[in-house]
Amino acid sequence: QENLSTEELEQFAKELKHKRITLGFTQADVGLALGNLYGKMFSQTTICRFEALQLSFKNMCKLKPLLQRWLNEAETSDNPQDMYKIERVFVDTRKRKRRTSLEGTVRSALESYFIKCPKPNTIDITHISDDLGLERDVVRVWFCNRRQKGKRLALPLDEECDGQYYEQSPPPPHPPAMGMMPSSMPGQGYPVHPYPGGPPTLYMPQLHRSDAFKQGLHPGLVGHLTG
DNA sequence: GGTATGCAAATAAGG
DNA sequence: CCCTTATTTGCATAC
Repeated sequence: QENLSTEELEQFAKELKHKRITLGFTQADVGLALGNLYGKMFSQTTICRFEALQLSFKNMCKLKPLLQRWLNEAETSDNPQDMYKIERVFVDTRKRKRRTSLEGTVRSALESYFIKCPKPNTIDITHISDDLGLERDVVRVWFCNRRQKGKRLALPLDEECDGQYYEQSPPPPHPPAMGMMPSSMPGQGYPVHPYPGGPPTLYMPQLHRSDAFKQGLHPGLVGHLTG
């Protein structure tokens, strides 16, 4: 549900964490439980971020119903402890593909291929995946993400010189630099809090821009090294 | 041993 | 099916 207020989310996250701990569950337990209960498993990381309100507003709204349901289940169950923990051993419902961890050597190999050809066609990809012993799709996606990263690195040429946070940069060239903290951004980010002097306890950057800054600036340094 | 986090896979949605 | 752009997740590993 999109129509949830930030306050509601804040409160629910807090409630979830409290009850979760009271009931003796870890963040990982909750993630697994969601899996063998509703078919969609989540990692400890995601649960952690949900509790800390570090997901996008939209994402929070999407996940809340699931967690809400889990919470109800857990609260009404007689002895949730054993039940859920046993269940998770047998069932591994995961909707999302397991995240692949590429070895440093494989990464540099891919990097080499990328330099030679940033946009390999189907045939090339098959060859590459075959050569590196990776799934075709893993290679294809790697190139997609690599290209995406390349673009992020190419933009930040101005700004950020004055140290301070980006004020409101009038998108110069082409890139879509959206407003930062301004009023409501019908899309992502939290609908700016109306709180008078409330606790900015929660947050949620979600800005490709700043994200690119933090993540994209370094890769070049390790570029061709073994990684 | 749980819980945060950095970097970046995997996905969603429009072509 | 594949690409792109925007986002959602999660390995790994530092607290």
